[in-house]
Amino acid sequence: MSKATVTIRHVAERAKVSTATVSRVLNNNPCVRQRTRQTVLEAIDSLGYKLNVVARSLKTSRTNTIGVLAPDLSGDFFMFIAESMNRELARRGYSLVVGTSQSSEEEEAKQVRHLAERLVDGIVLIPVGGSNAYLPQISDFNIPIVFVDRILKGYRADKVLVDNEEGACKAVSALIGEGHHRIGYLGGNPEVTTAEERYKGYCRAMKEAGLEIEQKYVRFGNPTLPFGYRAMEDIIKDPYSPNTWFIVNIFTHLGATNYLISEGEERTRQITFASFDEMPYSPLLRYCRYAVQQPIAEMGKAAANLIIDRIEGIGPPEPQTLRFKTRLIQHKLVR
Amino acid sequence: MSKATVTIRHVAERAKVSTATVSRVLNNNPCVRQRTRQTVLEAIDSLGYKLNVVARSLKTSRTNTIGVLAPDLSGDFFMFIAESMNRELARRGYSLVVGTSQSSEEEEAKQVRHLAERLVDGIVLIPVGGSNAYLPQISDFNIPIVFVDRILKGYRADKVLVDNEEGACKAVSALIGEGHHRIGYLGGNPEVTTAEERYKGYCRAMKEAGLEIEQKYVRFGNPTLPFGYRAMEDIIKDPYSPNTWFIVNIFTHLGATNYLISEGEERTRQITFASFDEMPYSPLLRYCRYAVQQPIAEMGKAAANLIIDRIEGIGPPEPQTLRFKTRLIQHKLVR
DNA sequence: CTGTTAGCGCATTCAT
DNA sequence: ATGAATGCGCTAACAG
Repeated sequence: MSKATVTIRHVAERAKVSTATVSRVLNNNPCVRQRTRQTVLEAIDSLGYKLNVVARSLKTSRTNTIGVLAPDLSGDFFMFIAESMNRELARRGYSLVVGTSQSSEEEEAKQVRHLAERLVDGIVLIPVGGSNAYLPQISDFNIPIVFVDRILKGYRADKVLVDNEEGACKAVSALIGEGHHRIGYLGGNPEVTTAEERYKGYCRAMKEAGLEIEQKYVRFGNPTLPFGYRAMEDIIKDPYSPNTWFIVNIFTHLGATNYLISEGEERTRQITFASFDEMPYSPLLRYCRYAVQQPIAEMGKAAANLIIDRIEGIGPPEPQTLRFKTRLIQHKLVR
Repeated sequence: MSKATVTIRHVAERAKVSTATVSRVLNNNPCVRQRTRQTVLEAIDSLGYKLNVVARSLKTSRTNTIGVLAPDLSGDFFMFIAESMNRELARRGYSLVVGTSQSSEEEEAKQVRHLAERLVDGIVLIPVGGSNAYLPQISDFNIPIVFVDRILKGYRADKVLVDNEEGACKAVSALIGEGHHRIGYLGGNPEVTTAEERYKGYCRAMKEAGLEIEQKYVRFGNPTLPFGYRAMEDIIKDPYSPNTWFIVNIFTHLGATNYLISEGEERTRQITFASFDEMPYSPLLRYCRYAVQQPIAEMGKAAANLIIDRIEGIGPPEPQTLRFKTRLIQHKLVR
């Protein structure tokens, strides 16, 4: 029943050639006569031979596996990234192993080490924060890394980013163009590069329009659903707070909206948001006038290709930074 | 700079023991004198030795990796499963490699083969459909499989499921209890076991209440967002259609809701849904009176433990079926 | 073009 | 309790 593993050696015997030749056929090495190749191929499938990737890896010290490490997998953004990466990786013959840092830098460092020890050929990293305390460690592994969405400052590596500043700026400008003048900022801690850039964009739009930024209504935090919820709770309690807000990402946005929905107060009718991220459920976000859409699928695909090219030594030796443009989406406000 | 890989051999030399002893220490083999173990351990970290998992795998033919294969990663449900699985796997020393079948049975078969050839120790499978045409193939691999959410009929394996019938039944009953009498069904093709069971639950609730099921308003399809959208478009065009619907899952629900929102018609005020799945954005689903919440995190964790136990030969030899209870969530309808 | 040979790094008999 | 020797299945020189 259980087939005793058939190896390259059996194939060789069956085809009356050496194991080296079989190996060549397996690797599409052109230095094999057509006829020989044919014989080997026949032996292979008459025997039902399957290549043992582990043995190959031991020789080549390459696993054709790449690791992706994200703060968590359950966020829509990261999972779309993983999905599109996986598509492209599969197309190029790689597998994807996943890890999560649970938004902890310590865990992140541990996971990077763990992945590297699993001998993944490369790591796509969405770092938790801007701190680079453990950078020396990861350089040690001597393994290619590609950053997506956020970066670790001071680490030379390929990067896949979006134009956060411009995206935020356009969204805020659009609000201003519709007559909103007091616009608050609900965002992530600016140590994270992404949040920092979006904040800059917000500031730029305000400045260009000659509007004042009320520091009291610039709120930083860990941009999660609970943060958005509680922040909005606070804001609504303050009768002088602005009715219009720019929100740094979808989680915070979701939290803020959830709060407003659970409170039936009159004032919620006045609220207007612009926010980063567009998701399948974005039409349901009642206060969302503008959404900054990121080309997530392309980003994942790009990350996959960057890391593979780096591994296979294709492409420029210099680290590349790909900055994708965002798209501003206007929503009808149905209340 | 680049450390020339330090192997078990170097450690052995440094500790003045044989490689066998080092190996024993690495594997916590008790047959090592305490003093010797100490020496080896010191050698290990003075040299910065790292175990090469690939070499180990080649010997043991185990990779400590398990594969998960889902229709796609971009759905919240599957991603939550993967997330919680990954947590538990990591805790028990395993890694997770992901694959997607893109909702195609053919691709699914291919991926199972691919994963098996990568020598994953086990596969957690969320199959696309009920067809089991390629079952003989996968039995060949002689590798443990655990089904999650849905099953392939006729394949003996561990299963992690929820009580779909009861969940659906309770939700529909709750609607009935609030005075809804004409309730349609918007669901997935009943070849998928999950959909089939939910449909049964719907039928049971209707029957128990003595209500008639209008076949015209039982709609099957591929339960995706576009399906929900178009189905609702159709339904709304029919003035005799019911205002109350049970929906098979979150994607369909999202599609249906998106349609209703984009149409500002008067009638949408009358619409009420009950649906499977509760997500972070569920409060935004305007027509959702009841949601059937699945214990996703526990399911992922259970799947992880089942597959590992199977791999490590722990637990009962008989395939197990874990049926988790659902929870009915009531939402306020804020319109 | 093809065969011979020698490991990759580790776990594991079988001795001792 | 420890060591010597063997081989997991494959690839990569090097010869021929």
